[in-house]
Amino acid sequence: MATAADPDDPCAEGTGEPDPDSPEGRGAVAFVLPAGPPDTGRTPLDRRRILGAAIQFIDANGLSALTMRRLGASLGVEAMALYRYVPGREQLLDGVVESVIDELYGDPDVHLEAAHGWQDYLQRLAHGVRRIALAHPEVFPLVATRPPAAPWVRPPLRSLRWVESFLTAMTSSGFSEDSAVAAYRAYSSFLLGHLLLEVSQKGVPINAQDAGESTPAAAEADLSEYPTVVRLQELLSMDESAAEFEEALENLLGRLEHVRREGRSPRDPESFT
Amino acid sequence: MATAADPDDPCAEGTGEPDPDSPEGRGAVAFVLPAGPPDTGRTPLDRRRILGAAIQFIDANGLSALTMRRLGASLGVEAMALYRYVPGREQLLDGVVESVIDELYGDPDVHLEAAHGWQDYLQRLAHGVRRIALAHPEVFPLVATRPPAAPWVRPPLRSLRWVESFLTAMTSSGFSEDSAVAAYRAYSSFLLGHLLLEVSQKGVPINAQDAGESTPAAAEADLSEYPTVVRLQELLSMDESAAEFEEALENLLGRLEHVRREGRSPRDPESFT
DNA sequence: ACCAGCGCGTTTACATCGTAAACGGGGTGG
DNA sequence: CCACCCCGTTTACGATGTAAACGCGCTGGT
Repeated sequence: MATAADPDDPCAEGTGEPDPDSPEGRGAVAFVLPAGPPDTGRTPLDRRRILGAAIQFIDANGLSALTMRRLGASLGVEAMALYRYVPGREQLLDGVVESVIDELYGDPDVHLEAAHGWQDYLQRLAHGVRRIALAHPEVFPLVATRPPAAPWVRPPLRSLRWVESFLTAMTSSGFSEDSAVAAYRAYSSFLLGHLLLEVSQKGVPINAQDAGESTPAAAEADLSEYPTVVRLQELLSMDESAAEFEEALENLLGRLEHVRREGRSPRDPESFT
Repeated sequence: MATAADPDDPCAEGTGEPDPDSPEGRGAVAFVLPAGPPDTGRTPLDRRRILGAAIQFIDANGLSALTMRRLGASLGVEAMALYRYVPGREQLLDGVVESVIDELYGDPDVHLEAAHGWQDYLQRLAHGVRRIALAHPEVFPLVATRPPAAPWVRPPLRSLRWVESFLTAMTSSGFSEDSAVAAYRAYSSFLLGHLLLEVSQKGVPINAQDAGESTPAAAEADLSEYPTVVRLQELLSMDESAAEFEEALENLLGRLEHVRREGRSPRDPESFT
């Protein structure tokens, strides 16, 4: 299964299996109405509509293009109208993050309870989050950037409801409270970390095509300093993220099973205090 | 004030050992001259000085406070003067990221070659990067956010020199080319991911002190929906990031050793005792 | 000694941004 | 019928990124 060397097509999109979490891979969930410019325009504007429009807008035009005026325009309204429902731009972005995370609730493949065991629960949750990250690559970095709702939760996943769900799922599946918290940390660290990285490399021009012919040879010359990078260029430029995600996730689950049985960290001679 | 349930100090800073990578933990490396407001002012302004000032400024005032005018002022110069050395704000931030990553070269504890084995190499590199991340928590998120210099490297660590160093270190330590690339992915994914998360929870008000007394009881009421979170509040609010980092790093190294021996993906139900 | 040129920082100017404040208008309850 | 108020608009202001023109002081050729 692990692709050996793929002589032609250095920019192949993986091993051949379509990514099950990619937006094209599913019918629903990532509904993209193409952001009708002036909107039908009679629905009377409320907070959810604004947040939804903001997400659409960011997905379509990038985070940096989102301004209050433009967002207003995309809703057929002046910028200042938004301020009746949102205190300001910063809080609007907070709301966007919250909304995106809350999309999970609508995902039928993700459960709030560990009905089929905690491994199934974590697996579904991970893929659900990954699906959302891939559907909103420009929004997702905000999740890590923005300060959390409950500051004292470390690390701060923004939705307390999910934290609660996670912790009850784990403690009711044989994890001690210590272990559940440790698992929460390891899991969310892995998940957000991996996805942040995966998402940050989307939207990058895969092939050097079209990127602009400024410094066409300069880049080559610069690369001559790094022979190994050049030699492994083909391997390095493959996108194996789906397989890597799966692999790392399964490894993590194995680690957590160990934590569950031992009660605490799988390495240390002494734990703490 | 807000946290009524406060038995002692639930926001304690860990187990007692000082974090070896924290800025206070070392003498050098994170030299912080306190940003003398108008600067001594005779050095004639060049790109490196601008980038350095930008990093200082962000560390001191936060990323969002960095404007061209203010950065100019911190160098005793008008904003437009900067444009002679930097094409614009965006590229200035790119330069900041590059500079921060390049700080690694000045760290005596981090080596470019795996003279004492690849595990030592990776360990030193990881802690070096962590030190930098903790020294510049406001800068570090930019590393993940900004598009990379060599787009086709996945995931894109910004410095090709470090990618080169990594790959040669690994291939010369018994990793096949495939394995080295896989290791590069797993390692950088873990490292950037973990540090991004760790850094994002710094700068968050640890204790609800001073955060503003809006919604003092509202937060409590909201929390009542999440009994498990409340019950585990103490555990959740501990900062174990140093220990967790160490643990996760060691686990990764173990995984990589497995990769090295097997040649490729570490399929492990229960690998080690 | 001159002066042309140019490297480098300043000044001026403008479009755009977030947002405070006042405004208006249409629906609703007395 | 009128007073109110919900909700979107208008106007206005200071700050931002940056283009363009300006000017000062040093330098090298004659």
